[in-house]
Amino acid sequence: MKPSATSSDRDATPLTALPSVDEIRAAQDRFIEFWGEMGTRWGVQRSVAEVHALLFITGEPLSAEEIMERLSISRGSVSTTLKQLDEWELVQRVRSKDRADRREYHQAEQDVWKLFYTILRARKRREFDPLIDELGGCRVAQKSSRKTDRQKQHDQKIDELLELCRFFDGLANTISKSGKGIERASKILARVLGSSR
Amino acid sequence: MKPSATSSDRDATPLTALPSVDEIRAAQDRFIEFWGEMGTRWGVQRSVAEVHALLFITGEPLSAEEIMERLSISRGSVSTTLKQLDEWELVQRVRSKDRADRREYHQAEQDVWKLFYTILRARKRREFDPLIDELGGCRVAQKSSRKTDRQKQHDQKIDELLELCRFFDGLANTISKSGKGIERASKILARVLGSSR
DNA sequence: CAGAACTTTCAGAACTTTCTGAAAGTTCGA
DNA sequence: TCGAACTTTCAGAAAGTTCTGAAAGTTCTG
Repeated sequence: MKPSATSSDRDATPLTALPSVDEIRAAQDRFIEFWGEMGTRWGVQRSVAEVHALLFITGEPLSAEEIMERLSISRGSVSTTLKQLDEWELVQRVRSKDRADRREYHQAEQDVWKLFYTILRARKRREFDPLIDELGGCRVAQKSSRKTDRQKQHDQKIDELLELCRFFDGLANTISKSGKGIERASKILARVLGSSR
Repeated sequence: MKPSATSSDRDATPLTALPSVDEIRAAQDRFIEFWGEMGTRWGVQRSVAEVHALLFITGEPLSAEEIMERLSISRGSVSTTLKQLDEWELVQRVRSKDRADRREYHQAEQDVWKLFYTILRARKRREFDPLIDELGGCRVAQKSSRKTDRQKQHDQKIDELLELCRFFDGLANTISKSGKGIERASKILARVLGSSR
């Protein structure tokens, strides 16, 4: 919390110097650190998750400079990171109304459902879809061709795996098409499953 | 394929030297490499995934020595890797019927549903449950206490995130309790979702 | 209880990923 | 078209991860 003279009062909000500002900052820092840690477990780079956490939790559009200073990371990292978040559509670039200000400001998607769906979709593409695309190539031979018992056993295992993947793929598609309807659907599901045992 | 004089004919199966053996080996190798690659995307070490792939696709119990040679990895790696797979309950240690043979043999779970459930459960524990456990600590203050607007906004976002996590957690529990009923469950889900739009 | 037959551990080597910051690139107003 | 104000790139540094293999540990047999 250096008293650095950065341009940090773009908006007209009367920023009353509340004693609570530090409390919020501390809570934000806890969130940023935690989200960064979770990011590493979700296969996202720590710094990417941290930048996202900062933008999400403040809700405000921030410039690269501000992010750099707040998280103490390099200009280069901030740039790369924002590019990724932008591609993932978790962060949007917005321009200041002030035409003289040429910086880009970055604002995080605030709808938590959209956030989760975006993450889930990205993970499915990366971690699941290749199974369906490539597993077939791990068979010994065409379905119809003559095979020894061992070959049959091998191909059968690959096929079981493929079938399972296709099943989950269908399930995932059903869910992702449902949008928010999933909330209602899950209640029905719970009732149906609960009553049948 | 060095002609190393390892004891590799434990069972009484008449191992006829078919020309197809190489084809199977090649298919196994493709599978092992692919599974290893996918492993890295699923947050599993490449070598762990490779050992699992080998044990899964052969279906036979193999000794550490055999795994070492087949995959060209060190004794140490094989040991660590098997320990992990054992903890995950994806591989079991079995002993040869031959009392004189003191090696441990390692055999992979063959039921693909169990395989996926095990992986899913492990990932949920690692990547999801911490959200529910720790997110609360990222709030500014107790629900009831007096707060400024900014504090309220912050806590509200954390709460939204928490609520969403709890929802998915419930859904995951519902599904995992359903066991193989999931297949039926997913059809119900699809019908319910499909009819509502 | 000795020694053979295995398995586990762990320090350091090899490799991979991520980060930094200076330099190059882009965009815009005058 | 110039130069100020930003953003992006990229080579090399730092950090992090995974692997190796020799040595230590364990368990069993005789």
